[in-house]
Amino acid sequence: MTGGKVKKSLGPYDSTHERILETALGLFSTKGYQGASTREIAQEAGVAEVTLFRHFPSKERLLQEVLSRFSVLPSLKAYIPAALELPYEEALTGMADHLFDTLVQIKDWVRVMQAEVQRSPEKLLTVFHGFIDDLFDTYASFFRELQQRGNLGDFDPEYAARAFHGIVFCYFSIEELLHRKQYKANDRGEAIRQFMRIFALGTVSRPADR
Amino acid sequence: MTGGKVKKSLGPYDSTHERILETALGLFSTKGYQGASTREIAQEAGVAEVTLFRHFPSKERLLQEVLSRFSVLPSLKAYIPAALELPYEEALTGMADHLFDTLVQIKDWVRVMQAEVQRSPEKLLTVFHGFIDDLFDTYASFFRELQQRGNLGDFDPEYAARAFHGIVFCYFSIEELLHRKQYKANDRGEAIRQFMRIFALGTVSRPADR
DNA sequence: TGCCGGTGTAAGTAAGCGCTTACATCAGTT
DNA sequence: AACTGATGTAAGCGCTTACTTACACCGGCA
Repeated sequence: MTGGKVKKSLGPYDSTHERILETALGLFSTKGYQGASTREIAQEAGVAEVTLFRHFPSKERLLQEVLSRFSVLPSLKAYIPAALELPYEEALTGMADHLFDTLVQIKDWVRVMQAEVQRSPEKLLTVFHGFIDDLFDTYASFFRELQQRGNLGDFDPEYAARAFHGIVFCYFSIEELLHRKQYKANDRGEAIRQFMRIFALGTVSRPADR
Repeated sequence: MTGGKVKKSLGPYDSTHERILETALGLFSTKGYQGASTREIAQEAGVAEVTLFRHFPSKERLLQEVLSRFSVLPSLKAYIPAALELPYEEALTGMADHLFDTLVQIKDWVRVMQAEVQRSPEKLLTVFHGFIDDLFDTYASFFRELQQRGNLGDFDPEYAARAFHGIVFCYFSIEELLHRKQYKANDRGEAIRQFMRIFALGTVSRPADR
């Protein structure tokens, strides 16, 4: 009835190690780093607390490993080539939808990462903002390419990328992180369409730009 | 050397009660609710911990009072009439600057409020999102008025208000809450201008709208 | 002077926390 | 059967935390 009872892992996603990481992510997200005790994490992961410390030398190291687990840029970048072949407004809407969906998938991670950047900026500043830079560059490259094709107006692609990201991220943050969708229903598809229509009109090429 | 030593308050902003609140706000913002101990708050406020508990029945009640201390909507609303009399893009830039400056002033409060809405949504959901609704309504009323004057295109003012807010808030969040301005310098005035130029082009009236 | 309101020091309580140690069990492999 | 790796139970340590209690001091006012 004790020890060794857990079946051998069926693969990397079912291992004790992974299970602890997933559980920790959820609890760090819901209760904050300090609000989630190692005791509780272990219990919810279905392991003994001593097992948790066999896998991770400290709670802080557990957090670090939780934070280094996602890599969403490839998926976001991979979407750009397809978007370049769509009508402009449709491309924007598709990119915004894709970004929003991606953010929803890693919602817990976003929450924990933001909390930690604010709690311990010295440790995460470079990593986090390096990631943000890559994200902005990704979207800026999309705008730059369409500008070279003569499809868009005359604006700095980086600012456009930041504005695009800002609209979508803030919408995600309010609806999903700050629980607005529990307060008042909202048509996400319609919202994205409306936002992107305004954004498209603000960035599309018009005669005076040529 | 003990007790009674503190001079009588010079006004509401210098009282022990207020000093504790201000200190708590700063520490809750920097270290989080749980990371800021009542011991530390009392020490930084220059009072004995027992004094803190004489003023506030519990740490939780201290937090609640901290969170109920700001009222920025009047200031934001008061800016709208003046904006209505400016050229459109200039009005947007002014409004964005004003919103950004206001957010910077209450940066600690924003940080603590967001953390708490995520930690205990059931307690703050209605208050917080009621505030967000008012904010969106305020900006939507600006767009609605200009639409009636025939200055703006055909779009739902609420979505425009949300997009406007999203751009500015996300910029503030990344630069100020997530410490990006310590990672990489950024011309705030230029950024706001560029964002608002895109936004203005996306919302201004054009012949096809008439 | 005495009273009152406000505040301080010192000590303490009960609970919680991250982490450790000792001993034990189980499954798989040789 | 023996060994190994992974994990469990139980108990514990030292420290921290929110909060409390007892006693004391001070300034202002009547």
